[in-house]
Amino acid sequence: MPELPEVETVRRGLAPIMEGRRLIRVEQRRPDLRFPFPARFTERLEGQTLIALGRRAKYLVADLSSGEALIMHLGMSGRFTIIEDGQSTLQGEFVHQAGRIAAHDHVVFHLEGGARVIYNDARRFGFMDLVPRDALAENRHIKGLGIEPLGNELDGALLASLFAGKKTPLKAALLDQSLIAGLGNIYVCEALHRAGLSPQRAAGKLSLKSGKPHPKADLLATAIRDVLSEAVEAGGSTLRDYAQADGSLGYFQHAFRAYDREGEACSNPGCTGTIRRIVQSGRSTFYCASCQK
DNA sequence: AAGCGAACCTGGCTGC
DNA sequence: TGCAGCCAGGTTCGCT
Repeated sequence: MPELPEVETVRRGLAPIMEGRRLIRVEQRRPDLRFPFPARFTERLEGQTLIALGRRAKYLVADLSSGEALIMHLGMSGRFTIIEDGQSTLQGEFVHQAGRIAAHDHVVFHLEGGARVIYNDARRFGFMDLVPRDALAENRHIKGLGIEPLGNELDGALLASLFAGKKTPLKAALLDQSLIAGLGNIYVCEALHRAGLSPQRAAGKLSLKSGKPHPKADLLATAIRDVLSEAVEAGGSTLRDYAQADGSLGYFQHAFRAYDREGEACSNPGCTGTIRRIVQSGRSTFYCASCQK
């Protein structure tokens, strides 16, 4: 599920519930997700105030009053559900539902004030870790991450230099979190479609022989920023409506122009092509061979 | 060393 | 209805 826009959507949903609140109790319902939980996980969280909930690439990072940072990654299927204070409603059904533990509910954060935040992850590709806040940058998951695609650095010249000399396809280079951190399978397909670039083109070809960026490099940088920020905006509006942080794709999937649209007409202006599905490094790529070169 | 494929794990959907 | 097979938004490991 979660690429950068979904993680940012989750962050925005959880922040008003969690920031400034104390963690009264934390339930850890199994010893591991993708990796083992850190030693004394619940003890190190309980009693701490969650000062701020931030994001780095696809990672949520919560600053705690203890000086530690809680790192959370949602893997493929991780999602958070917010259960508001049961006393805020008189409906018995709600109260009953609020007390239920569902399959794959792995962590429950009980917050000061009565709200609960539940982490559910069927496939358990997600994980959580605790590190001293001032050592966050050296954490093994955070250390190797590349630039934030919505930061100020990303432009055509930077893309060209990041990809210089690479024979790997653009698709794989854009998925490489050590270069640009936050893109996943969906938004890579979307950005390449918007930029009119083939996912199979060698990444190094974003530079001309002169060493200058290919004219389409700026198009690609713009497409990346646009598709991510549009998805973040769409997620934000859904959150306001539902007060949920489940990061579901319902809000943006109708705006996909290539992803999961095999056999449909290409939507790029003037193009009469059809979206195809191919497999690159074991993952589906959706693109239009007629306008993506 | 870059660049692949496999592995991790569960659930949902398709087709026989 | 049952069941096998394929697919899924991510990351890491191990082998060329």
